[in-house]
Amino acid sequence: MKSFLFKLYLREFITLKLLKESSKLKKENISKLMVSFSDPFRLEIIDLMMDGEVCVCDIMKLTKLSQSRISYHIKILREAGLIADRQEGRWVYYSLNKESLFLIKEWITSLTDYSSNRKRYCE
Amino acid sequence: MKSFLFKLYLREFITLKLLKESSKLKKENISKLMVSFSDPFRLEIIDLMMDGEVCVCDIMKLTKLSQSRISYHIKILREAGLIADRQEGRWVYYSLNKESLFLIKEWITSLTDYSSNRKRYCE
DNA sequence: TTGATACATCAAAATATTTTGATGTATAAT
DNA sequence: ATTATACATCAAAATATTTTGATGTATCAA
Repeated sequence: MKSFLFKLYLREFITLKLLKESSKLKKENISKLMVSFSDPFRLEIIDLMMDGEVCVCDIMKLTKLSQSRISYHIKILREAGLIADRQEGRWVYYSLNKESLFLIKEWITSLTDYSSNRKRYCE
Repeated sequence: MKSFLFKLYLREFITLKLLKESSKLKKENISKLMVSFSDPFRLEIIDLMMDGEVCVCDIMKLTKLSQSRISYHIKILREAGLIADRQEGRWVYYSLNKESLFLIKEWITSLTDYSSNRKRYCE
């Protein structure tokens, strides 16, 4: 039987596929990505990943969060498609998925670029 | 006595001032901005604002959300510094604050631009 | 093959967010 | 003055997220 992490890998693959579908972010995906950014501890974890891959044990040392708490947040990030994982022996290395970062950036850009300043007058 | 909306205006002014402080987003502000993006109904409201200003009554017509529910979400958006308001008679017109959108974009860009691909090897 | 490590997952508890319905305040029209 | 409209705010209820502690699974080393 395959590694229990294989299922995770598969799930992530599917998430990413959906994310890229028609090369546009869907509202549900945007929401998920934004949710993953919305917790201060997840932002800390994301910060750590900016220096490259980290494993849960790295995050434990660097943040003093409990292991299961980290796993929980990692799961949110993973299911949003924001991070990738790579297993090596007993360790799982997590890193930022630049492609989804790029998609978010595109979405925010569309907000800034296309939003109108048109004024509205009721009555 | 000043309009009860004056207090709101003042609060928003202060929020924005903090946001721009040292022209860098602080983690707490990022988190607030991201929280404001993390709800599907707020995304809908943001979507409406892309066409220009809207009042709560516009949002009511266009989304079928209740008035107090909209006010609640507006408050989240306002306190994150994501939207600006302008009162005119009985109406309050809300619009996207492009400056904070720009700051978020910068932050995301820093994530994509500066995150390293360095691999980590435990043991 | 046993024990230790790295991590996921689960269920219950703790906590936070969201919704609802009621009430309050300012503005404007009659 | 009175009434209607636009919106904010509040407290309670509903719902969702997060944390904790325990347990499970895979991998590796002795």
